[in-house]
Amino acid sequence: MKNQPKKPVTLADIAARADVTPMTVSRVINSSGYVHPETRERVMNVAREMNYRRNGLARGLKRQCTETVGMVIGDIANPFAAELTRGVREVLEERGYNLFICISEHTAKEDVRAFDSLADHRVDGIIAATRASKSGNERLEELIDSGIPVSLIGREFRHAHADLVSADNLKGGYEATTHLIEIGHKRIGFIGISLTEGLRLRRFQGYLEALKDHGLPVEDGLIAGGREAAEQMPGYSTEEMGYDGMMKLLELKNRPTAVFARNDFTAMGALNAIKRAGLRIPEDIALIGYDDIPLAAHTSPALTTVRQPTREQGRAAAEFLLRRVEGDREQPRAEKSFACELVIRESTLPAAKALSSKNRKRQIKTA
Amino acid sequence: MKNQPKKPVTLADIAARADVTPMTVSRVINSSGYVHPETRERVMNVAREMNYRRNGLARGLKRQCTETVGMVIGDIANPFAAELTRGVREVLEERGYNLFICISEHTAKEDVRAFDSLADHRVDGIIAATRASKSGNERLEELIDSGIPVSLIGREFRHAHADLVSADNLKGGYEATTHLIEIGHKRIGFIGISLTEGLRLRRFQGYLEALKDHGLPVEDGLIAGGREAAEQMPGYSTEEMGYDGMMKLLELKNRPTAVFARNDFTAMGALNAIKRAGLRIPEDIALIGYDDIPLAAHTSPALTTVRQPTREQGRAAAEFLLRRVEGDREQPRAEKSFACELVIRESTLPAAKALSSKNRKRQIKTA
DNA sequence: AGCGCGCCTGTTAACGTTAACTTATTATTC
DNA sequence: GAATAATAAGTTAACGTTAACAGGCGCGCT
Repeated sequence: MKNQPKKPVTLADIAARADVTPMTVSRVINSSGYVHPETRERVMNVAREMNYRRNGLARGLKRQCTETVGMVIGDIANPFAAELTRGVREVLEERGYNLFICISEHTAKEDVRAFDSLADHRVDGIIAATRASKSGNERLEELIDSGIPVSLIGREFRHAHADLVSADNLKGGYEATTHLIEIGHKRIGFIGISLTEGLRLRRFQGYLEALKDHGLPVEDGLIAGGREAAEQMPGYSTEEMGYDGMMKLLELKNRPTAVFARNDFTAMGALNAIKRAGLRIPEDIALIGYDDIPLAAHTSPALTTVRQPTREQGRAAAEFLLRRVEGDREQPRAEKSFACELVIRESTLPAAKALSSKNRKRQIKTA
Repeated sequence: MKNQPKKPVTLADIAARADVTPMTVSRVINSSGYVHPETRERVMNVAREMNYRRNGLARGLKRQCTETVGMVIGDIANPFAAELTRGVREVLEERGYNLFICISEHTAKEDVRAFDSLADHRVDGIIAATRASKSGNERLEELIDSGIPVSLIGREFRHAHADLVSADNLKGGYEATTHLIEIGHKRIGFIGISLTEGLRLRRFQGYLEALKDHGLPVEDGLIAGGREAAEQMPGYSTEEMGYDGMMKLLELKNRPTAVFARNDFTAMGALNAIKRAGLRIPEDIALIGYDDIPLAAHTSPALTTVRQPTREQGRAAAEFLLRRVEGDREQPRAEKSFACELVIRESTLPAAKALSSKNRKRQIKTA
């Protein structure tokens, strides 16, 4: 009826109007303890009329838990992060937790800031899916030490009391590269990384190992894209990295016959660079991506890639976290590594057309 | 030195160790009021040693503000939402606010839940960038009435005290369609929408109006994709919608010569369907998308599309919000509509190749 | 009659922080 | 040398909620 523009309605306000104590109102709102049906009805009506919203701050302060989990991701536009988030949300929702997401834009500074703001708000736990950084890791360690449950996804950081979920990207990179080698390629480029940075990227390590194991040399010239700055620069998209990187490789007098792209977006950029140069895929250059984003099955040619069970990783991280939140916070670290799966499509094997429809099937697994 | 596994450190704990009152510690932590440099030093050291983290709940409760803004988006994987978020973050960061993001997965239920959990946590304001829904709008209205500042981005909902930012997608859709008409097309399909749902989508209305204004008939058969369910179904990607929708159009005995896709992802799916059918773009079928995602400049052929100043919309929404947060919460609604820009590339005009590099320039405008 | 127990409600005291106020101790000014 | 101002702390009382405890009432059971 009236509008209450100024101060938010409190339990006490309702209590006064309904002629009970705030405690009784609290019981009604939370459906806890005994309340006479008639009283409940009356209180509920008043609460509705006054447009009551409970104060989560006060509630959290008193109850020492917020039923909220924080998640930090590097890039909001990344389908991989999106899929992780879906997995996380699935689990959290089942168990009645809310999710707050913070974005780091792939910078260490924002990484720390995100951890801080989540910790300040006393979320019940934090899921960190950002790339490791020195300052980020330090802050993470402080938080874990101070008792906040933390679950890590694919982050190169270990702590006795932080659970860890990851995909075996070393193996994924190894298999992708091996696939290219097995179909006859000897000069295989890698796009989307700088050599120095690369040492932290498992899938790139897999690439190096596969080359080594098959007696192929690593040529620095075949590794393109990913100038350091790009990592910090939100404007410089990974597609562009792929496009520019591929262009560089195409200019070589002895260009590669196959290219492994850091991820599907990079591959997408590379794919377009190759086509624009009038070359055929996979006849002139074979191409393989990583992540199996939805678009990968729909490019032309359809993109060979490596699928990691992304949603499952999100689910696992959330489950680890909640186990810790609701159980012993000091329990030893749990670790789970998911196997990757090579998804062969047309960009490496023209004959694979038959397979591509199979690879388009949806994956609705509930672990 | 010691690890404090159980209870978090409080101001009182520090105060005891540093032999001062909690108030003094508070002053040190917040750098407010007078504190003797020596005392400050001592307190700081103790705080550091004890790994103190302030309790944002208690702080927010007392100060009646959290310096945090909540944002609700429908889909985390959407580059459009990502870019909006960047704009929002830019502004918030400058002004010292944190951002918590909630995902609705395009469902009304989660939309409401997100609003609730943000409101419960007493964020200082909410930015809603999700599609309107009945229940969502109702909740939003309650929140606004109860005094929470709200900024809307492209949401079909109006309230006297909620600011509104949008792009003129009606005009964008109109111009895109007009462009196709002007280059000679008469049978123009629209992909990614159902007729019923379409009436809410401004760019689709623009399409209809343009046809009407140029004396062309609207053929239901040329409107494909977007079965109702797809909207609710996170698994069904918009790329697939584009692919499937295009396939349907290609099966027509009298197929369209040009297609307007609901967004660039849908266009991407359509593009691949067309190629797979062995047809040429734009010679056999011209294609136009919407949003100008980074990938659009890198497909082959490069995609003609409509750019909306996305980051600017995010910035504007954040600025409106903070104005309200820090000023008069009851001030009348501010509205800002951004013009869209047709970006002509190869998918509608092969001769446009020369333009495409121009269109690849980055847009770093600071409103 | 008396006991115990389930129901319903109230009281008290935090949770951790800080705004507002008070007290005490030094400079600074005329 | 007294008045004024600046500095450095402490005290009190919330912010809105709820855990824990304490009644009081009525009912069934022995």
